[in-house]
Amino acid sequence: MAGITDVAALAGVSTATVSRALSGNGHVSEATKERVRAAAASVGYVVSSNASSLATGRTKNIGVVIPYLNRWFYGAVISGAESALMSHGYDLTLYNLQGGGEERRSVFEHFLLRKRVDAVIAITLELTADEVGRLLALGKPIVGIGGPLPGVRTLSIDDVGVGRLATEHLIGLGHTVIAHIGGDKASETDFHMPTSRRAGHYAALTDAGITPDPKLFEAADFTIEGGYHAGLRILRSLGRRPTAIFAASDEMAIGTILAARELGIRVPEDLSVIGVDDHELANFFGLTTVAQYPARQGELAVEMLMDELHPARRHRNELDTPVHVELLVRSSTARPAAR
Amino acid sequence: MAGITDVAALAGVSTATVSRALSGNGHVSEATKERVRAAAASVGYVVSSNASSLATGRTKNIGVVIPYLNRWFYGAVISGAESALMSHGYDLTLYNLQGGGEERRSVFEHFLLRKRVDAVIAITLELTADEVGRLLALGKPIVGIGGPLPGVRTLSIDDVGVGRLATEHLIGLGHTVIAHIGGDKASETDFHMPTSRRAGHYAALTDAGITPDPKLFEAADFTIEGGYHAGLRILRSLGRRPTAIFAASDEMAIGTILAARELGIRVPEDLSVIGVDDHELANFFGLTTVAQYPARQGELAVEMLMDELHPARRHRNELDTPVHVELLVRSSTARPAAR
DNA sequence: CTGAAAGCGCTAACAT
DNA sequence: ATGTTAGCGCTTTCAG
Repeated sequence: MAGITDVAALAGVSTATVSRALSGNGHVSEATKERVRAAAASVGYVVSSNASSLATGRTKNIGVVIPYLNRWFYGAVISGAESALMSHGYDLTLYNLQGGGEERRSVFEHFLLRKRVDAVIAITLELTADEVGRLLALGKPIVGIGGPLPGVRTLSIDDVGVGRLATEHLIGLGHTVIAHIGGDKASETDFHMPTSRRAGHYAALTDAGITPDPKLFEAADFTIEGGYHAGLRILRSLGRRPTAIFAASDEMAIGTILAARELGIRVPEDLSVIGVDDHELANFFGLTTVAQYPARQGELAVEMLMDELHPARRHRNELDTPVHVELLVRSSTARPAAR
Repeated sequence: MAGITDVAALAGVSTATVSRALSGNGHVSEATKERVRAAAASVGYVVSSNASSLATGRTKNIGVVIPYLNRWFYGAVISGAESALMSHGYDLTLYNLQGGGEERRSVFEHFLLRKRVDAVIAITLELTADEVGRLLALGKPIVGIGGPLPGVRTLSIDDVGVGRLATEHLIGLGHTVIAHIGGDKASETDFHMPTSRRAGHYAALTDAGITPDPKLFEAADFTIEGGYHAGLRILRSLGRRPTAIFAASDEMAIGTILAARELGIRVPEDLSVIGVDDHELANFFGLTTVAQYPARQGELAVEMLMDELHPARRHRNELDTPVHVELLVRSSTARPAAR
């Protein structure tokens, strides 16, 4: 339990010098700096983050708030954020809102306000003006992923663009009867992401002179199972069968591929399927997809926070930063079979 | 930024009384307690965890150290731990060792020692004696999941028993030619878990008078893709084809099912498949499995920690606590077809 | 470039 | 039951 005084005594300097030598703030001669380092190492000294935080008002810790933990997307974002934070010497404390209303209140009213974090990353969470206000009033920067959030710097992909991109790929291959599997109102928590992707899909169809057919839309959960059932409904329906399906997530797309296999429909010969995410399973299923890079999003969020926390670094101006997505063509999409 | 002195002034009492009233330590009359609460609420006072930690030596924060984040198991454990911790008023800070050696050292030498956590939960991490020693020397309890760890209270499933249970289920159905897909030496990080499951498998076979056949074992990654390729190798091999396969994880088992489907082998008519985990996809694939309950393991780990942190609670005595597993029979296993 | 000393905001004896 | 007060371990003016 060596403290700063032990190190000071050992190095024959004052605690103030130890503090400066180790933190790099203020000027210390190279010689004493070296002596201090050696002394610290020899007694295994590590600063107490509490004492340091109390004195400086900074915690070197940031809070990450998420709605679930068990979806691929969140794990990837957190993973990216975590390693970026660690490289800046920050810790990450996790607040999972899985529990619902009560838990959410408790997180915002107590946990985040205990002065334990310097800033907050909110992942696909529609914060209320009150929640944002409290944090900002305490001087804690926020960055949102999956925004936009009023008055908050956010990072988000262009979901309308994603819907367009996927659909245009299909149209470009020559498909004209294209179904869409997306989210329903229940899954609207995430900033209307499902609605936006659907809007992009319809826009692309319309631009290509194809009239969107409401019968070619199925709502589903954002899971393999959801995609499977929706896929079954679409592929079994008695109306005209689509030659291509745009699923709003890779998991749904994989479910759709499984449904097609079960019905003896070949992918991509009889049916093209495209998803969104570049999920860890996408490559295995040969799924063509619009990749978003969640780990990269986590890293970016951290960089934005560092900009706000260290005014020396220059700020970005835009409030909502668009995130790069990319069409990844694999083997689940192809030209429709000749009639 | 209301502090404890503001609340004290407002309530007309000393800061000591405010501290006692709000923390519940020491006796405060119900009347003043109420006045303090009101005063605190009116100015939006929340204790500074740093100041509090510095004074008490306790942080109300625990560190969770994991090797990866993007596997189903880890997400589930963390999720369970997180909500249990929150209900005890604790925060969770996450240390992901994904980066490898250097990152691991940095976590143990700096992050965990900054006096920011009261205790550590290590998930499927084989801590070195040195790592354990440092933590314990600082008075920080550790509990391991997926143990056992020398000198550390751990929680783990009986992997040999799991292998036995799965295999006995298959034998009980009448199978005699049973293949196994497990991990190879490379995946041995996790406490020889793959080896133990394989040992249980062989033990069950031997007990039933079946001679284990090394040709019926395939090593693979613990993923759907790994299981798929291993399944393909087994099912395509020219030797005698097994009527059942025990995969060491559900993801592998699912991969195996997909391989069987591709070869036109029906599950369970032509081939029974059993896994381990009760993964979120297990139900969708109708997979029979040996369920382990990771979220519950996370909660249990927290309870064990609370026992150590609050000596008032009574301790368990065992160092390695076995965790409950359960055979869940679904539709991927059945009696072998009559010959 | 280095030292002395005053806090940071709270808790826990010790009194009363 | 409540108040007084001495720290907890570090950082940061302010001097020198």
